[in-house]
Amino acid sequence: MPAAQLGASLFDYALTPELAGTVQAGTWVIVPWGRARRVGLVIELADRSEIEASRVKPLLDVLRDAPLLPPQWFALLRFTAGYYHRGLGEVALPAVPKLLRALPGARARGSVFVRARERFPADPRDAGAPRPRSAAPALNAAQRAALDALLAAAGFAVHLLHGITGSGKTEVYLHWLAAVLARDATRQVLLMVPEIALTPQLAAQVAARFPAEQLAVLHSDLADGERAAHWLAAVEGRARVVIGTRLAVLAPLPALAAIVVDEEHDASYKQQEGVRYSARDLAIVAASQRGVPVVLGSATPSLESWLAARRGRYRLLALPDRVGEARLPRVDRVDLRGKKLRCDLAPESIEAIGETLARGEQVLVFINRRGYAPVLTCEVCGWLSRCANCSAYRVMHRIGRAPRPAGSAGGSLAHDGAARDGLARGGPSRYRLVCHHCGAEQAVPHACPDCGNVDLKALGRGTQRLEESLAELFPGRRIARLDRDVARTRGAAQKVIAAAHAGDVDILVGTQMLAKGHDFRSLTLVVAIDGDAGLFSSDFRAPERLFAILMQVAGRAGRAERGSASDGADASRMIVQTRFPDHPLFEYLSRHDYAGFADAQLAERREVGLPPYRFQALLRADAPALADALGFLARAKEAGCLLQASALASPAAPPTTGAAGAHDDGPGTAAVALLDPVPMAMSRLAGRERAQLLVESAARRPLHRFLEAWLPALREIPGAVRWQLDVDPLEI
DNA sequence: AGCACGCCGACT
DNA sequence: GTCGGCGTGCTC
Repeated sequence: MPAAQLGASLFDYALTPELAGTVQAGTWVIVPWGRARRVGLVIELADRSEIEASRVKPLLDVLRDAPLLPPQWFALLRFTAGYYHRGLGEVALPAVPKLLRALPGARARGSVFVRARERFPADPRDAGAPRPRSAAPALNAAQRAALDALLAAAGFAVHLLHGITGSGKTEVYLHWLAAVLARDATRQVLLMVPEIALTPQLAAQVAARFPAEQLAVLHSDLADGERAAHWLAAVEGRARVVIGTRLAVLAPLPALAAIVVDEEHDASYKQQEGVRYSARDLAIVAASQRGVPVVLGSATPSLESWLAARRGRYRLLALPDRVGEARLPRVDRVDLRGKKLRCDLAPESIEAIGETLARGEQVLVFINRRGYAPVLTCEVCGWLSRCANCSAYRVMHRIGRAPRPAGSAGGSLAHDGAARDGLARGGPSRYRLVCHHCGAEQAVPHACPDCGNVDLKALGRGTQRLEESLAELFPGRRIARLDRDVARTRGAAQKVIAAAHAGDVDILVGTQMLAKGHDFRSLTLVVAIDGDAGLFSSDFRAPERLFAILMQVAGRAGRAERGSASDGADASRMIVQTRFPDHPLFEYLSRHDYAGFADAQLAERREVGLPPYRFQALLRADAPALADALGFLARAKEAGCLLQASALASPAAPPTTGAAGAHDDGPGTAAVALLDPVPMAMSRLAGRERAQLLVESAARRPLHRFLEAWLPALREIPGAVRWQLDVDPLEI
């Protein structure tokens, strides 16, 4: 009697004599589902079922041309379901491409598996003939040492490759993976990146370096057919190199021998809906289960990984220098206090940009705000463009291309208050108000909805407006913008990047999309418009994120070997505009001292009892009314406290001294603390009110034992409240 | 996918 | 009071 998985949980089906012998764990089957039929995966064969025999329906058929899913995959799914406290099906289902879950004959004739196999490789010439190989660059001493350490590793080990920007981490990965692939012709490697945008260039590099290997790419933006083809090639071992974003960690790779998690600190590795898994953490679990090594690479490791390395659980490999002659940029803080700014730029910044351009070098202006202006306001009555659904402002966005700079003619769109001019000239349809949280859009109102004043003003500056301002300040210069709005058009981001590489761009304006992985050779100046963003946020991880993003964006400058001046002058420079130039974060930044910053942050975290010294889970609830969400959480807390009390009282579970030492606790709930329910920082989202309850513990095991006991109680709480549990939440 | 159930607003 | 729309949960 096999248990086949379909939805969130598991369902039992009867194995008929005709199908006996063709079914085992990992087999794909067709099962009855209500009145319909669906594709299921067999999790295990069992002798008996908990389900009343009359309700158990028979398996209908076996998908004979589907690949048998490897047992190691189920092991990872089981861990994931257990750790994040979700159903096995809920974890497994999204890991299988939709196309391959379609009933045979439902959409098209023929087998989806056969067609997927025919589609990979896309170019059949790739199948046999080796492509031209690009030579592997020689490694420097630090790279060599890191590689040697990796090559010496046998079995499971976690390596933290801490390499500053431009230190050649990718080369270390590629050399290592080449050795792993050469060692055993049947094995596979997995190379993970945080963003879809980073896959094409990495895939191109890998294809050039491993011309004989088939390469599968897995991310959520692939077309259905392509995704199925690449996934199947990976699952059947035809692709020995798999490159992908977080979802790739859940691909069933039968012969996995090594894993690389590049930019391991990146928050994108954490899934933010459904099963909220951390792909970085699961990569480590997968490596551990299979007894293979994993490399976490970053210039700014997460504090979780850094602490593990400090404690010796991870092996720290350092690349302290840039490759070749290139050096890190000098970091200058520009104090914004008391300065007269033009278009959010300090005089020093404008001067530096001008000088850099005059030398024929490129400038990157970094601002982590999309759109034209963060908010529209009425100066007469104080109206603000609030979102009707969320506790946030709707951001003014320009639709279409930037208007041509008006030059010296005046009345340019780029000056403060020019939004009004833009509205008058282009009509309201040229701008829209967009909520960045729920996606709601509206036309810019002709007049203030509250008082009728027609003179509405755009406050502040996003990437679009900054682009216009720079065009105004530096007439004749070629300016390109890169943010999510640009990247929405397929291929547009690559075009901007390519233009910058080709030297067809003088000033690049953009968000953090520009901060990762790109290597602009004649870029020698980076200006961070708002260095203080998140400096005093309520989120305890905000400084860590700010430091990482500034470090990364600084790393875009001065990568060219020829850019390094031999006379001792700094060849490249970063300007951070700030109102708190003496803040320690900027001290560490200016010294490029990640370790100093990380150790200081860790000391603070330890002092106040925050991750990575404590472990957290967050219960989030949302309902149309805040009181209902908070009410649910209050009952959840009661239920939790009750559990803890009964665990303490239970004679079967005598109190023991917890490892944390602070309290005597029952073994089921040792040292688990439930905080009070509170509305979330952005309490209203898409028309629902949200609140959260934080659960924390000094150790993982008691936390998870508590959650396991708590969840059934939560399911009993009545009311129309949606809720979800987030284990190891990143944003609280 | 298709159906039952329950909650809320509109109406005889 | 009842009817019915619709959002939500369930399918071994």
